[in-house]
Amino acid sequence: MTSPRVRFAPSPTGYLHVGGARTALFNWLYARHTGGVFVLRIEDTDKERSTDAHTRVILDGLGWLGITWDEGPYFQGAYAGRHRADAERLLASGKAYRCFCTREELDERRAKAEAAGGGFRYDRRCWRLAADEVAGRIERGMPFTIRFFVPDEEVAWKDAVHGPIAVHSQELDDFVILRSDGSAIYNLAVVSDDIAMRITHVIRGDDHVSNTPKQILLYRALGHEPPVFAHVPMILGPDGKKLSKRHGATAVGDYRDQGIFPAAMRNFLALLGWSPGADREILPEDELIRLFSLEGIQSKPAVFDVTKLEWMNGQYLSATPAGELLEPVRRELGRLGVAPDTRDLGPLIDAVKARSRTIVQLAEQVAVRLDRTRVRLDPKGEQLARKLGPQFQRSLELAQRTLEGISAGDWAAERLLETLKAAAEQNGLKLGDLLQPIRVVLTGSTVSEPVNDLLAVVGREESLGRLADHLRSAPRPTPAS
RNA sequence: GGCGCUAUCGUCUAGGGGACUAGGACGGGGCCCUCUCAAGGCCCAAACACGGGUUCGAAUCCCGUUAGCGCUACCA
Repeated sequence: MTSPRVRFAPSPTGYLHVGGARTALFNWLYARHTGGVFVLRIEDTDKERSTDAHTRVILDGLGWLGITWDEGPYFQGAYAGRHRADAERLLASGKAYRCFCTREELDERRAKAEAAGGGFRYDRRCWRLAADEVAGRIERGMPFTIRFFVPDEEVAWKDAVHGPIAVHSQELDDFVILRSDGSAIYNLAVVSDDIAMRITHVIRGDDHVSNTPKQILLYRALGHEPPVFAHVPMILGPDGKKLSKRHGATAVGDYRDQGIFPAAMRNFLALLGWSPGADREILPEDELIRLFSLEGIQSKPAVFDVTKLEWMNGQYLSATPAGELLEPVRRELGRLGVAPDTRDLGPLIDAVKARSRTIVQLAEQVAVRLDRTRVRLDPKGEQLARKLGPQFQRSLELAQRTLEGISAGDWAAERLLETLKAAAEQNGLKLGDLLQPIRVVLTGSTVSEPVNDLLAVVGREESLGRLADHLRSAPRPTPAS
């Protein structure tokens, strides 16, 4: 048995949608699992809407996700000649015919049919035209499309995800395969290309199941056996409707910008509509490839749950050593306008990693620790200061005195905690009442790593500086008289 | 309207006639840990759309109903 050949065939009329990305991923996983070939084909036959910029974005998105193609990218526009030749071959063998009906006439008849409550079906009037009439019209230069003559039969296939599907060709009308300008319509172009590229498995979105009977008929008319079809379910928004722009971020680029790891995105997308059949969630690339199968694909649509994506990203983040995070964090810091000094970012990243779900969140926390101008007192912080009242300032003064007594050489997490604990005890303070104000002044927030780690990571000079700044600007508590 | 697809916790899913008191994960709630918040550990709430069959036995098979989605272009 020859190895499978699959393809991903996006049209460059928009960004790389998460739905498209998942379709690409399934194709890629199938190719890698079976040792087959993954072909990338850009379907740019809709010249009105296709742009090079979109093609770029799609290629970049796939690259970012680590989806590599073995052949291509092929551009469908380059095969217009073959498409037309196929259409003419069908015409010559009587399996297709010229249609002289204008778009306006068709629109009118369609509108009328719909107004009457029924669906419109082309009535084959041009098929019934006498040969000399056809010749005459061609002679006069009348524009025409080429329509496929749909034979009267049951069209059935065994879908790799849905099982047997059958449709009677009565439901199809004689669809156009070649426009009056000589360019191919989608269904012809796809079949022509998939035949030429020897595609064995067509893995694509569910929205194509109704095209499948037409395409099967075309395969046969062109003298080829249809490939295996696998229609993967749609991706829905939280409201159960097809995922679209109004649901927020739908382009894979959006998630890259939000600091999602490609590995996490890939893992998440793989599990959206596919299951390895076991209770596994975190699956690295090689496991995904090893476990992937068409049978594991779900037949019902799936809702895209951003929260779970973020959780998964957090899992990947936690598992990534700080060393590997250096580059992305530097990049984010640059974007935030924080000069990542020559300091080793490693300990900072480690201190903050568990509280972040994305690189962007992580970098923001690093930035606050690096640059005191980024410290913003949040509402919880204010609340705490109010609640503690004068004690807030007194705690800070105590902290300042205590910390000043620790030399730069002794400034390490363990020593800091011991000293602070002792100071709290001596002054009859709960540890939290001493530590929490420090946290708030250093970060502006009531949330951070343990305060001793925070102090260690921010450094002696900077920590003391922030405390001093605060005490200087804050009204001194009136001494009890 | 017609045709097609689909139907298990709020969400992603396991399940393919008895192993189901329906399992896991996200999210939610609680406890532990703890200077806060996370992370981590433990626990709890939460589903087989409905109605008929078939069968000794149905989440699993069949048929209807309902609902959702898709397609119904000289778009892809």
